[in-house]
Amino acid sequence: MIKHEKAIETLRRKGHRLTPQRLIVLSIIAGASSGGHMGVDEVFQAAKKAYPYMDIATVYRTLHLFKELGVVTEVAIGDRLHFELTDPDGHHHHMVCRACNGAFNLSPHYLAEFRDTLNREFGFEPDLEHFAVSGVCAKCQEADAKTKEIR
Amino acid sequence: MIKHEKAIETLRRKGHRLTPQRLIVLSIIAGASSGGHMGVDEVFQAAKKAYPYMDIATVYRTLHLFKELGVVTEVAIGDRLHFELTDPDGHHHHMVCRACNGAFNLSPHYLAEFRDTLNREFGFEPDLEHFAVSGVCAKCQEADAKTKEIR
DNA sequence: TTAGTAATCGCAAACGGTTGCAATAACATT
DNA sequence: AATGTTATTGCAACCGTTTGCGATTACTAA
Repeated sequence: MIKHEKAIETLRRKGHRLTPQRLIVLSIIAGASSGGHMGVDEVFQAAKKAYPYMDIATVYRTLHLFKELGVVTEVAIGDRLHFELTDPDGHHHHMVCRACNGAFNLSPHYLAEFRDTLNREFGFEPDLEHFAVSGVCAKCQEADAKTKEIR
Repeated sequence: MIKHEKAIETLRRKGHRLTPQRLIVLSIIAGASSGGHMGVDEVFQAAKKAYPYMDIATVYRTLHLFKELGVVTEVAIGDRLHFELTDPDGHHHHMVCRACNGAFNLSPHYLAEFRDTLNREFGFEPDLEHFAVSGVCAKCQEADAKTKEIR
């Protein structure tokens, strides 16, 4: 897959070693389906199939390294960490539903004004690159309303 | 202190028991200095002085109960949990500096528009009641700029 | 191709935080 | 004041995640 190659070159260019563990983790998150993001344990289980000695600590360290290099993006979903390949068409943010744990993409444009205001009013520079807003999505709001009708 | 009494009545009214452990934790966060918020371990250490059998699990359970009752407000500071007495003059949010861990209050007004947009565009209802924005405060941005000059 | 080196690994212990459970104690009733 | 009920506690085990450390291995250069 082409996606890998850029990431692999980034690793090599910054002087990191190309270990089998790293290549396995990379190929797993590159192949993630459904929304693209995976839980750490999901990645770990898949990695163990490819390489039975794989350790959970290695998975964490690898994902953190990838995050530092900008290869993957960390998303907190229901207070567990999830990771996805960084969107090459620019960052997006997430709205995470606390009822169904669904994650929905949010264009940076919706946060730009908020950042500008904090900058202007307080001189505060917010970390909004990998920002996730917790809340309840439209579908779960409906479902919840129905549950209340029944009672 | 007067602050306590309202909280104590809330406890009693909702049918919770007034245990020494709860009263101790309450008095500790009510007496918090410097910004008002305290880390869990800070609370625990102070509580052990007043009552040596105090258990960390009890501190967590007590703080969560207080949070549920609206007596205290939870703030995530540098990915540790902190708590403060709920502001009686209405909620405020926090800007937390990742460099100095300082927390600055932020009026809800700055988030109102953001909430409206998410509602209107996506039907998404964000949890912004106890919202903390991570970032770098004005002072630390200056300090950081100076550090780079020196090198 | 081999040897030297430092990054990376697997393992185990530790972290902050949560949970199950039997023992305790706060409150209501008498 | 004595009793019964049940919320709450302390303890220990557990969760997801991080860290220290000695053993291993990817890379570099000869």
